[in-house]
Amino acid sequence: MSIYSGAPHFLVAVDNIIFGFDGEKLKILLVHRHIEPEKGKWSLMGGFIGQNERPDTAALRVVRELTGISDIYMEHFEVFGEPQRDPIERTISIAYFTLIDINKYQHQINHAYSAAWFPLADAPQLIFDHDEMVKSALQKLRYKAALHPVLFELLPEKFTIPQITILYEEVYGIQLDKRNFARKLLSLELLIKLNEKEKESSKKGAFYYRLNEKNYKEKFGAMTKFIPFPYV
Amino acid sequence: MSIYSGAPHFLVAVDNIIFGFDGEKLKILLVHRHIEPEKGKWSLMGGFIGQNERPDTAALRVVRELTGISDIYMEHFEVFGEPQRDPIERTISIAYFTLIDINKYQHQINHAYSAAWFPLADAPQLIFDHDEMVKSALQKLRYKAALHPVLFELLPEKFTIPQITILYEEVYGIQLDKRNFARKLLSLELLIKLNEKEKESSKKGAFYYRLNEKNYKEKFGAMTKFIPFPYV
DNA sequence: CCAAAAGTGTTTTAGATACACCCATGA
DNA sequence: TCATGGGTGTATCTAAAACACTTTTGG
Repeated sequence: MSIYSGAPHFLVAVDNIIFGFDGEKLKILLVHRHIEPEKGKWSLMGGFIGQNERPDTAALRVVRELTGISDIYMEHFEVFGEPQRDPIERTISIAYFTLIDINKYQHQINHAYSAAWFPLADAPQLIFDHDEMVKSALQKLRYKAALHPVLFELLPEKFTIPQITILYEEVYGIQLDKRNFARKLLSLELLIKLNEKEKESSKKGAFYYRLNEKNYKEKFGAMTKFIPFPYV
Repeated sequence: MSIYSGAPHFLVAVDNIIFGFDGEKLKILLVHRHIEPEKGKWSLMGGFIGQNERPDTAALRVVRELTGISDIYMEHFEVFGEPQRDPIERTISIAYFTLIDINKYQHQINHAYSAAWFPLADAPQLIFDHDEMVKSALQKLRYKAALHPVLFELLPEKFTIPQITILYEEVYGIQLDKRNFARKLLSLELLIKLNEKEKESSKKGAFYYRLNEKNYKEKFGAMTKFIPFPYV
């Protein structure tokens, strides 16, 4: 018997706010909850921490089980621990914001869950305090992305400057000067220009770029101002 | 019986990394652990979350019980959940960095615990993963304080510009140009100059200032560059 | 009267912002 | 040939950084 036995024990969950970008809109990935209470309603991707599992490993596992994706950027941002947040039994939830390349998501890997992408601005009401989680996650993502190049995690291998610009505009809900923003992006030496153009969204076509992995890793920890402070 | 009954339950703790500043050195407040294991060794101020208690409330309670202080700035920064981190029983710890005015600390409020301030650079080895927690807390504090005026939480009601400068130099382990830094501080309109001088540390004496509470609250959320990015 | 720390002033430089214009191409 | 979005060039403005000097006063 533990010498800590006087102290209470709790269920501990992880919840992922999973962001994706389809080239036009910032989206979140939601699932139909398969257990009571609130069965069938939309929910974040979450699950309980296993007996011998670290919280961050649990968060990765949950996303892998439900989407099949294992190459994921995630970051813990807040603990939700209001005693009454889950009406059935008190659960302390460790929340992560999670960024995935939307193209890597293979629908219905696990058929027990039906998942769907929703534009952030147009998502259904979620169970428990999940709406609050999403709100807070977006705020933390904005904070992070104003100073670190995280948003590239949302893009496919090849992407264009106009695509990145739209992504930043979506995340912050602002209009950027495309000329200055392009100059900024290129000056960071994060991008490698490819000899190939994306021709769907314009007649002239926009050059594809890919990440310079080495510089990306080096500059990730450093603080680089991507978005002017007042907007954050 | 809960319908979540298949999932494991855990002890959940809060741990506070409590920072203070005595005018010269950045310090942390540690306690002698009063329970086994590692009884008598130095530890962070922590405790288990109560049955019906929020994590942040628990963190406040722990500090209040051990120091008598209830006017505290604290912020959650990380969850430590390695399964083996506590050798007796698995405990998931929610960690907070906590800033208090060192002058408000009344020694030995609670006689069951003996607490002491240690210069951060000269602290004893701590139990479990607490050294790692301190390291991570300092990093997060640096990040936060580079953009928000949190460090004023460490200062007494009245303080001088040279004191603030030393504080920032301590937190970041850097040398600042006192002329430029003073100008920066004053330009933010966070400070109200008092008609009184601190005469101990110099012949000329330095004017005392106090916080402009209104502007402080307003500018707290905004992002203001206090420390140049490369140092963070 | 001088050492030591407080405080004010000025120049330089880098980067953000604003804005004008040319380019490539499909319809 | 022209409308459309891609891309480059340049002038301006703001704030950070570098550096010099004056002020005050106890010993």
